[in-house]
Amino acid sequence: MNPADLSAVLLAIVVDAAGRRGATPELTLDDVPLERPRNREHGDWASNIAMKLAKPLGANPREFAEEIAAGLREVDGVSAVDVAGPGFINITLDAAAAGALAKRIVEEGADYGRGDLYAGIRINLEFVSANPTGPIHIGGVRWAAVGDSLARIFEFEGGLVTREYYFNDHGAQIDRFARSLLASWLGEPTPEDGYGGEYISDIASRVIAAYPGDLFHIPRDEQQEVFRAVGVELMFGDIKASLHDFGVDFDVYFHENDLHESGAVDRAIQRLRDLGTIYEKDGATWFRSTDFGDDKDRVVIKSDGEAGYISGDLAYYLNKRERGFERNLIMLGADHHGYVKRLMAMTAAFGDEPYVNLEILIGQLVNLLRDGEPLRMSKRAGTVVTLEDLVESVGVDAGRYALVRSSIDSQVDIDLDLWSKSTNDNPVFYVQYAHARTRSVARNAAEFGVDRSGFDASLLDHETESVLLGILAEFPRVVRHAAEERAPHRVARYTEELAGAYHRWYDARRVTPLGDEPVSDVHRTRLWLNDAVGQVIRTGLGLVGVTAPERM
RNA sequence: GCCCCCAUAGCUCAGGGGAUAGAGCGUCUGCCUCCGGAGCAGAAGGCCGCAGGUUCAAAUCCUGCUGGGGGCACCA
Repeated sequence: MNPADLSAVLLAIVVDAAGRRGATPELTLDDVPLERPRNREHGDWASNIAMKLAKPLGANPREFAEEIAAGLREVDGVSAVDVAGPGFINITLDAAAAGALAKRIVEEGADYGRGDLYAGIRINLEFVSANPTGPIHIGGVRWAAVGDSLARIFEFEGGLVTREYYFNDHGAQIDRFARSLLASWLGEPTPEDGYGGEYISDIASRVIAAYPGDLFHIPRDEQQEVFRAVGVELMFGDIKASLHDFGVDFDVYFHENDLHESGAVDRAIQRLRDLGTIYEKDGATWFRSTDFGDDKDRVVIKSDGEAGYISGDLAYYLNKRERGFERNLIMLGADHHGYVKRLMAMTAAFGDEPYVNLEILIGQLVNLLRDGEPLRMSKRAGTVVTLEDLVESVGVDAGRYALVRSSIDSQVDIDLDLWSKSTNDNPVFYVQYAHARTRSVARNAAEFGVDRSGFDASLLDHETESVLLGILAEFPRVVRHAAEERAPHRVARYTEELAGAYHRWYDARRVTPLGDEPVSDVHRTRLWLNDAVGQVIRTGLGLVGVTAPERM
């Protein structure tokens, strides 16, 4: 008896009870959610459906609840049903009915919790997409952790996910990067609007080493072109490598330059022109995005003949749609929230559905603190905290977990000193320790001759066991919800809750016999539960990109 | 002026309209002769920013206000 089964039964009983009152409410499973009561005295599962329906049915909520409760009491596996407060229906399951889950989880293994929310749907997740003008800084790192986790969650829900990185290798910023490299090589000061920092001189010397020709005796603009081409390539390599070390690999690295060179940008603008949303003004070409809810119209071709910034986005979106992605998510920092309206206007102009075919996730910025003081970062000054710095000071697991356990809607403060000296502050260790403990218990059980040859769910009758089983039962819903809400932090928080319940169970119940007590089904059954918890922690941590160690 | 996000324990943050609002860290008190004490049990600590509204029921939804962060180019 899992919550889904119970929901289905409840739905039938409610419809039946309403029918006796002459009503035929149109209800689906989503209308009769079961919740796990905070207070254990309120049973394993609770429903508020009687209170919800009381008014439309003109019924007394408590009486209606009693009627539903009477039906539930007849259900196999339900041991008690109470009506409480204004009309809550509190359901308690037989230990056996609840405990069967432990066996099921172990048998399903890594597939337990898998869903079909996005079965067969092609989803493009674009994230990080930092310019190849320097190392990835902390803002991009948040998206590396969250975006990759979201990809894993979508895949777990059946989605056909492509992780995509958009390289802005076109335009003025790249020119600045090239000029900065050249200046560094020539021993000149960092150009106006250029990039500073040690990595510039580092890249510059690597360009020299990599370039086979004679760099000294060519004109300055050709020198700059060499630094541009080779430098960007080196920067790409560094970025990919550090992301890989962080456990994040992209399926597609898309180069903005390709859109311009292939004529895709011109075609996208022509498409808008055909749709009648283009006009000329002040020597420039404009997209009438205000027709689709934008705050102001956008320039697609500047008066100097160059493509406007949005033009690349137009072409890129069409390209993704042509590649068959029904859902396209772009993850941006809060400093880009102003893009949302114009991109949605674009989506609508192309005849697609905004917020469905295209979705923009805005993540609030990460503040770095040192000694409790905000740290100002500047690429120019070279005071950037990079992905490598993060990994070096706290490691991949702690870094990813810290970035993924908070909602993207809240800006997070990360104190570097705190991170580098006392990583125990990171709850990831609490969860990982719980997992290591399940493995340790399993190893120990094997040594004592406890195996999974027997299983009697009714023996899982301790308070901590019913709590643990309730939490395990919720895992599929947690994952689904995390996917729907694009909120990987819910999975992280869930693993913390599960780890806590496991530690408490561990404290109350033993898997291996004490002293010369013989091995019995009690021990074997508990081993199933122990292994089920280990599995779900492993799966959950996997979804947020964190390892589940055998030992710590 | 307009737009987006936030405001919950000392700190960092969870809380899908429900019952006595939670976790980690920090503080205090207990618990290791047997499966890992990176743990467990307990204590202290909250006008859930303020004011209205909707609802049987609001930390949660709506409006206004205050405070904090970030945006509002023919820059990318």
